Amino acid sequence: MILTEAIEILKVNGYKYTDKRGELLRLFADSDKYMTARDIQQEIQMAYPSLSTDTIYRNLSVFAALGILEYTELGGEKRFRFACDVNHHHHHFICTECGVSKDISLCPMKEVSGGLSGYQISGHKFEIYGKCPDCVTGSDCTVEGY
Amino acid sequence: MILTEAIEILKVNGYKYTDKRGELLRLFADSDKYMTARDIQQEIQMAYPSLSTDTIYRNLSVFAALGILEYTELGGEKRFRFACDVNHHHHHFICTECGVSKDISLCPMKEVSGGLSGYQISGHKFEIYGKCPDCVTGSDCTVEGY
DNA sequence: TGCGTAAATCGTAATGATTCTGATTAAGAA
DNA sequence: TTCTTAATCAGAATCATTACGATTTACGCA
Repeated sequence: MILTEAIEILKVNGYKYTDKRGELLRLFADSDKYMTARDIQQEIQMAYPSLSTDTIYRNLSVFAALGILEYTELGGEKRFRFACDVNHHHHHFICTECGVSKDISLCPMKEVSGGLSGYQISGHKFEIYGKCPDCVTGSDCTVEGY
Repeated sequence: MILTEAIEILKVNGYKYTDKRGELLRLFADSDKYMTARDIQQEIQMAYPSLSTDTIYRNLSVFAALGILEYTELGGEKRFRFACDVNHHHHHFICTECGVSKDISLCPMKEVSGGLSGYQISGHKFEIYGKCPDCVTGSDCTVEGY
């Protein structure tokens, strides 16, 4: 997913383009980090110091519904990141210090589903948590730990 | 894990036995469901109609810290279940209707860790969501959906 | 380019889950 | 039985998130 693609998805689905949506999307497009609404609010501080929390939450929700963002629940909060390539199903390592993510191409679902006859599977989650190399060595991460 | 074992863990760690803790543990011991604090409050209604929410949350937290319970975050809430056999690491299918869980013996971690040199792994999560056979056929589940 | 309408944003209030506080009660050791 | 400390209680506080009503803005169309 790239920025222009995300904006196109907004338009196609009848959503208006606003500077604030553009700025929100730019933040995600430039990052491979999972971010909370509060992270976003901090990051967007200089551009829009008084952006309403409602606007952030509402747009994160819209973006996720349109498949522009994906999210996970971690540490009692929702964390969002720019959606990865839809054509290549995969999972993530997530740094619990800075939120940065790394692709894990393995998906364990194919070996499992056989043992669940009678069950109706609607989704799954495979995530690995820990510290990324940067956060292991130094403490130069900018996003609050979780 | 069985009930007497859980109570023993409490004692060994210097926690007192109370009727309410006993009742809480009994609820978990008799069930393979992931339950929220509210689920517990409903279940315990007849035995202790006025059990304080604080007591529930505090004890769930104590039990989890002692390894008596395990928990997951799902649908914006923490959900707890009686801890499984510690000697056999595994994961769970979780019914999003009634919370019932089923063991998934496969763990994908051994195939993955090689690709994460430089990363410090602290944990992982592999869960499959959907409807259990009972919830697929009928709608006779008692616990609120999530 | 200017208008009009529906959507977006704002500030604030409400919600729901969880945690904290200070007072009261009870477990269990002496 | 007494005493000390932990457990419980009711209610207030907190944190993330959502809802509300009023105001502003994007953008299709004349």
